[in-house]
Amino acid sequence: MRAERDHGSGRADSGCQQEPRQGRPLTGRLASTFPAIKRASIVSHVKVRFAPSPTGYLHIGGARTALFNWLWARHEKGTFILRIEDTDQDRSTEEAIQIILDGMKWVGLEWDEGPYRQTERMELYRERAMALLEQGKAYWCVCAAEELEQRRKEAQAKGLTPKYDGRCRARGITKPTGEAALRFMAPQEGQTVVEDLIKGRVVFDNSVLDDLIILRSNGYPTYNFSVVVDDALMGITHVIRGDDHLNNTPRQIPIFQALGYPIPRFGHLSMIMGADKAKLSKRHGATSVLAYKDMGYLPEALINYLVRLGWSHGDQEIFSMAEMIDKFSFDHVQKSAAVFNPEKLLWMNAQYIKQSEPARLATLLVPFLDQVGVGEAARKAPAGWLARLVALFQERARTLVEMAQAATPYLQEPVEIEADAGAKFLTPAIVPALEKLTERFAATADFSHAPLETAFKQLIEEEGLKMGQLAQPVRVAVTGRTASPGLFEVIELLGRERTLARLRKGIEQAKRGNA
RNA sequence: GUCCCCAUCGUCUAGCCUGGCCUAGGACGCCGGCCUUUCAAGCCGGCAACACGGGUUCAAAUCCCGUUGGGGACGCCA
Repeated sequence: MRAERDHGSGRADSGCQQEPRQGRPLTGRLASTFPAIKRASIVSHVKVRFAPSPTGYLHIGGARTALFNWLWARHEKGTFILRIEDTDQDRSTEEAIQIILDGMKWVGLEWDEGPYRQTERMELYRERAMALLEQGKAYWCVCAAEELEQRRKEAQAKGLTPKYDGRCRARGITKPTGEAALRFMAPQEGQTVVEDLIKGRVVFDNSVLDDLIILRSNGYPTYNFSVVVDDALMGITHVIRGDDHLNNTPRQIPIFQALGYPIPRFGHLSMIMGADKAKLSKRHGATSVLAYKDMGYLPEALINYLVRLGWSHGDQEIFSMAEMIDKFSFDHVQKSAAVFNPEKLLWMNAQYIKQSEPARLATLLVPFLDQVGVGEAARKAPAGWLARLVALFQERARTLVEMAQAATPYLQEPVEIEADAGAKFLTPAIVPALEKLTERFAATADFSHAPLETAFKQLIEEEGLKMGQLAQPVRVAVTGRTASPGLFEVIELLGRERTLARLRKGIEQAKRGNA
């Protein structure tokens, strides 16, 4: 059974990081210009990349890979490159590219170079592939795709490792007549060692390596070849990517060597999993970065959540972007896979909503208010009013969606009184008290929090009522609901006219109500 | 099946490299309390973990080996 491939762009091969001293030493002129500096302590300019394939939206896993690359680049004052790996003609789409770029921008991961597209670099791959052919490091393979598939199945059935048997290796085909793919002649003896920045030393026997196809019969390069060429040509110093690529690393290293390119450092991030511990996918819920935008999450909250998924700095949970950049390093990156926990993300978002500037939230909130039908009213509100409204809900809403829902009654005219709430609190018995309160409020010169509260308290004392006995009916009349921010804050925000109108309407309903 | 990776509370993690300060700390969630005009927020408290088995050592969550469990990869996908 084939594993689900929907990590989407999360499968993108990208990133890298490491201790400065692990950087490749300078060579040649530069090095001899600074003979006093120990080679081992010289850091080459860090260059990393995020390399999604445009076959779907920007996945949560992909975003985290991009984030770690970005953090490393910023931490090292290096360069972060965005490269679109679109060599799969059948699955790559323009829309997906745009959606990925939008996702990257929303989340604030600005790239310094690119986006490069592999399909615009075809000549580069073909040239290198042909060079390998000429040097006898690659060979034409005329085995039909279906035939290979067939052999693979047979091997699987017999419990053998499916591997190309190398039958075209010795054929020495120089000018294939029909369809032919170019294969890389992989080393079969010895070992390939990866000194991974996250996993540590990983050793592979070269006997497990396949002669992989580097150029398809349609002329397009395959992933394992184009990454190597691009990483080398773009001067990538650290390849930071998902650990689903760890097995690809020993296949790519010999290609770097055959091409005569320096080998970058590698760092393999563990995967993000769903609650059932399987690779995070659609069935676990939303996995698209932009879906979180639509659900009312703040980008910095998502980023903060993601960075803590696999990275830590002591007990700290909340990090500003600047702090993350400052503290980030690979030696606190977890080796094991992490389960994505929507609950904690929600908490994180709540933290950021609480900390944010009301004015900014107000702007972000408008589209969500549109969705609940009060966007127009919000746009018509006096300048600054919406921000005041937002301020009342900052510690009550965990997402902008929740905030929009909670804020609805304050923008609605007339207010919709929830049936249960009205039936329970707007009863004939409370009418006299409500009427008196309305009169007093009408007579209050300064319609603001403190005087209103004073008037209110005076009244309940005179009437021998408890706070809640009158507060709840008032709350329902004014907000239509039994839960709201502080009553007097809400009333002050609504203002004299609207409050009194709502109170009067509430009284009407209370008179009709049967208790 | 083969190869590779991983293994501390339900979840994210600190501690592990440089054994003793760990009767294992923090966070989310959950439970209880305080505050309180409702709802939140906040504060206080509680429940809850070193996968198992050997070994090394005066001493192991920390080092070694094995077992088990989980994950990933085995494409003319990336």
